[in-house]
This record gives sequence, C-alpha cells and structure tokens, in this order.
Amino acid sequence: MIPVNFSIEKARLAQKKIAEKVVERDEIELPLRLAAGVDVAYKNDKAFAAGVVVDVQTLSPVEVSVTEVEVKFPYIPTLLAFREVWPAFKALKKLRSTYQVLFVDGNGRLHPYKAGFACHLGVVVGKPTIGVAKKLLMGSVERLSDKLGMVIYNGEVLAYAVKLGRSRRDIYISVGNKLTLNTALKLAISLTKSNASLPEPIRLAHIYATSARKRNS
DNA sequence: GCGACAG
DNA sequence: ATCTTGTCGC
Repeated sequence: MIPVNFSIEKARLAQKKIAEKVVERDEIELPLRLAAGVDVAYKNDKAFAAGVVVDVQTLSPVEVSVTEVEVKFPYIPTLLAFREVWPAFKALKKLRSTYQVLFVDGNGRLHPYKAGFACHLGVVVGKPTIGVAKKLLMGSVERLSDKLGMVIYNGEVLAYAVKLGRSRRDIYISVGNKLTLNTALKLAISLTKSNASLPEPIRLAHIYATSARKRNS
C-alpha cells in the first residue's frame, strides 16, 4: 500500500515545504457566510470523503459532497496527510459553494514538522483552514481554566485544548492556514452548537462520510 | 533502545 | 479509523 517511490526523507521534505507555505495571519474574506468541513471514512481499501458547507448563521448544511477513492497510503502517525489529503481534496473540489473557512479533522501546526493534515490541505486548497483533533498528538497542556488550555511544544503555543458545548473532553484546535490561532479558536467555538462537542462542519462531515461508507458496504 | 503516536 | 451490545438518559 505504500507507494513504491515513497521514503520518509521525501515525506519530511514535503512537510518542510508545506510548513513554510503556511500563513498565520488572518486572511479570511469577509463577510464570513459559509464554512466547510471535511472528513474521511474507510472500508478496507476504499476511502469515503465528505465535504459539507454550513451556513455560519444557522449552522445548517447548505451543500454536501461525497467521493469514493482507493486508499493508497496507510495510517502512520505524523504522516496522516499523505493518507487523507487526496480523498478530502477531491470531495472539496466537488463543492460549488464558495466558503470562507475550512475545518479539518486533524492537527495543523500541532505537528513535529508544523505541517499536520490541516496545514497540508490548507496549503493545497489555499483557504483559511482550522485543524480540529480529538486526541493529543504531542505537547503538554497548560490549563487556563476548566474549559481552556494551551498546548505547548518546544516553548511554543501550537494549539488550544478546549471543551466545546457540554463536552467534558478536550479537543485540540490549531492553525491550518491563513488565520491566527486565536481566530481559529473563536471560530471553532462560534460554529459549535451548544449541545455538540465538535464544530458543525466537522461533525456533519463525519456523519456524511460514515453513512457513505455504510451505504457502500 | 523504549515508548508515544491526529485519523 | 474500524470492530462491536447493551445500556443510560433526554
């Protein structure tokens, strides 16, 4: 399943280039009306990616796209992007709506090479992107309150640990591209329904990707 | 060398 | 991520 021409060295070089292209300034086009989310589900060697566009005001989905592709890379910690970027990109490509910000399931700058999946996809798509991870990949959490904490690695704040909605579990928000960590946190919070534990774009994308996987089983 | 390790 | 049953709660 690993491409014949693959090597850790080449992957690290690619991640180094991606990391250099990440912009950590707010470049969100206003007014912010639509937000997208992507997620990928798997069934053996098939990947089912779903892209969802949500209205920022109502948090209701206005468009959904689903794509099925062959899995061509295994899951390897720190190399998640190489497995999910293509399916996710293909699903986003099918959306006709113009969204201003994108939510990705996985880390952005909270990555050993500061080039997590959210950065990788964010650079490829060229839009403001937010990384949302449900588990901590690296770093330590410095609590600011029960609901919020900073994830620090090498003396740098690379993510926020935050409990959304009524959840008592932390999720980790980091910069994917074209926005600030503070903006990423603010948007993640404002796009989360009071009874949910994840921002709507991601929550819905997960539901659609999973249902697509089941339908095609 | 050992253990950890997004989805 | 995926594999899995019942079960607690709104």
